[in-house]
Amino acid sequence: MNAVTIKDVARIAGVSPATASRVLSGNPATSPEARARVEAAVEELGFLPNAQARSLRSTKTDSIALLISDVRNPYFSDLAHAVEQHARAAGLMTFIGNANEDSAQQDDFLATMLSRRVDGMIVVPQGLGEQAGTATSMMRRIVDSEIPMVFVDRTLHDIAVPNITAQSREALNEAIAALKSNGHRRIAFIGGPKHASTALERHRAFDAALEANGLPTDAALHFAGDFRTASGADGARWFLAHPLAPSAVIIADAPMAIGALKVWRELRAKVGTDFSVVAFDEVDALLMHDPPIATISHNLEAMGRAAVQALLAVIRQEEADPLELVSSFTLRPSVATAPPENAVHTEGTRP
Amino acid sequence: MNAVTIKDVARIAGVSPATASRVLSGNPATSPEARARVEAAVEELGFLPNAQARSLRSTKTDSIALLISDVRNPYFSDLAHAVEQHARAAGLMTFIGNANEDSAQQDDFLATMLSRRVDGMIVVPQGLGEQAGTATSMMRRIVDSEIPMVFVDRTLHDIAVPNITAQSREALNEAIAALKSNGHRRIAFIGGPKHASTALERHRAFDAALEANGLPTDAALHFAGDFRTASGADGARWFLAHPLAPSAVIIADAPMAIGALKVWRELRAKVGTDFSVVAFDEVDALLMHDPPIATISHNLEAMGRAAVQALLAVIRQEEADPLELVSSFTLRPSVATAPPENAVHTEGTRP
DNA sequence: TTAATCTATGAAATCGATTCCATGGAATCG
DNA sequence: CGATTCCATGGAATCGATTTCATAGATTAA
Repeated sequence: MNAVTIKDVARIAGVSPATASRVLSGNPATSPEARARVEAAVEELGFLPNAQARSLRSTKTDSIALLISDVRNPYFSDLAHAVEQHARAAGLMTFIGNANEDSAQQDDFLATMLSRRVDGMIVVPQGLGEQAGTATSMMRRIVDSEIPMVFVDRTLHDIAVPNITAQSREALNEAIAALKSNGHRRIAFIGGPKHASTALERHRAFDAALEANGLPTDAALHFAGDFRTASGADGARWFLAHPLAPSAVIIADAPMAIGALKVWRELRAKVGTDFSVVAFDEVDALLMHDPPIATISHNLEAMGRAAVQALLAVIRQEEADPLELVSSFTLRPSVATAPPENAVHTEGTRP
Repeated sequence: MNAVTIKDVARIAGVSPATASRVLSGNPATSPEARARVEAAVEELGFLPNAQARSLRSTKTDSIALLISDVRNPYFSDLAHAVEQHARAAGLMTFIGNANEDSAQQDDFLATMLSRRVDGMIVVPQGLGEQAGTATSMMRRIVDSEIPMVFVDRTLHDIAVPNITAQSREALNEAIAALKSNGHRRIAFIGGPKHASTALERHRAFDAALEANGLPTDAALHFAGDFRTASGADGARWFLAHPLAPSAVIIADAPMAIGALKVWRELRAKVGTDFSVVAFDEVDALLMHDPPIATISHNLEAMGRAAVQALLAVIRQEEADPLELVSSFTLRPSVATAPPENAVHTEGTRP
């Protein structure tokens, strides 16, 4: 192993470990000679401080934890990338953890990070399955432990933690307006799981946007997915078989959209022709699709940056104001004129 | 903070810290009563051991580092996911780091992990920019420090470390055979950067497959990309403008393929009609494309599993045999009959 | 010139666990 | 029954850094 310790450095440099430590941490109470000799010794021995020992004493680890819901979802990997870059710029190492949309795995990761005494946590919280967005006991413990923490993307309503979220009101308004002007009246919504606050927000904003556009809301046009591919596929079949024959659908995240599009392709249902589609999250797969899918997208770079800034503020014991970013709508050919009433994709349900 | 220490637990339980520690680590030399009382105390106080202190003394961290080239590349996020799941099953926490295809960021991450004394490292090595696949000095240090390490996906030729890679010979043979049987003779190759061993392997296998199929190799049909989207776009333009008018192209990874497909779409060059395309890595964006892209894919789940197993073997001081996984070719409609000679995508170069 | 303040330094305490070593009592052996 | 082994346990050392505290010497103030 790397058996070189600060004592070795001190010995070679002819100073005490205390002085060596001061030089290494940039403490001004060091003479130029001492500095030079310690630096030479470090170089000579290839000394690399033991982070464990260092942070055991100093209670600082220069690292933060980032918990996301799913590494393989480009939405979150973009977020992770942004957080990592900004944390890096602030001299912090980021540990990325994966909850797999599962509150048990989340708690596991949080516990390890807590025991490793990270300087702070940025969390996309998984609520408990049943009660919408309710904190787990481990989450409570983190809060009690007073480790700086901020939520990003999602929140839990029963825990007061600074949070950075995105709202989709305006973007959904635009999307619905675009659909309406293309003659769509009955618009379905494939939403996310109850435990995610984003699912609720998107669903509410959807209903609000319908009303704002003078269209009726209808609970029967709402499908409860879980933000994962398979449930998108289910939603796609539900949509095709729907008795009300909606002519358009909005899908609340990219994995579900991809699942849905795959099903529709298999069943030879024609997106853009038979019905129109708008999906959340601007990912390659949706842009490569033919026709390209109109999307409601978030600025994940901004979200990551804001999350890091908020966390740094909490660490510095300052107030971190909650921030709500706006989303933007991009019209693409998956939105087209609604087919004449009562002639909607009837032959498309089975190939 | 979590000010509860093992001494508090010991005091409440009425035992010494030594005994408390034994109970916590499952040491058999403990009486049932002691065990019960310590466990009760732990429960009561909500004690969570300080990982720093623990591993400072025990020189074990129950964690490994995984360094990948690019979090946002689905190829690597799939690999990361697989590694994480298998490490988790073995009781190891995984720290995921992102090199951004950059050896400086790689070294940074490796240094932090070294100073944190992880139990092992799984690395997709970035070589030095110029000299093909040469180790950096930090990489050398890791090797010298004798921290268990394995390479995955890529290797460095001047460092002897167990490695798990994938070879693409058979899959490329099949791909070329499929192209040939569709009448393609001049097949271009958009490859990766010199510093990645996978780039070299794929390029060589490509040439070998041409020969095996009785087709001539030609350096002029090779474009040197860098595995990133932008260079794929460049490659796409290079392909369209190529004086030899190749009728098919194989692209060495998904980000480059996506970059290329976007360009072709913009320029209204018709994939599958004007020319045929095969790409490495089976990612959603390539499957959603119209027409779906034929791919050469690796089993990343198997690769991740093998990497974890190899690392565990090294940690146990056993021999870890290098493993080469095979790739598989999936024919899709992006491969079609070659257009008649000399009529190739001439109007496609500019819209 | 003496007192007061600074500066750079080292010895030793400390962070919170694990582990080595010694020990007293119970169990086993001859 | 005395000697030996085994068990559970506690005291103290330890891991490798940082930080407190005391101090010798230099500098400034009065």
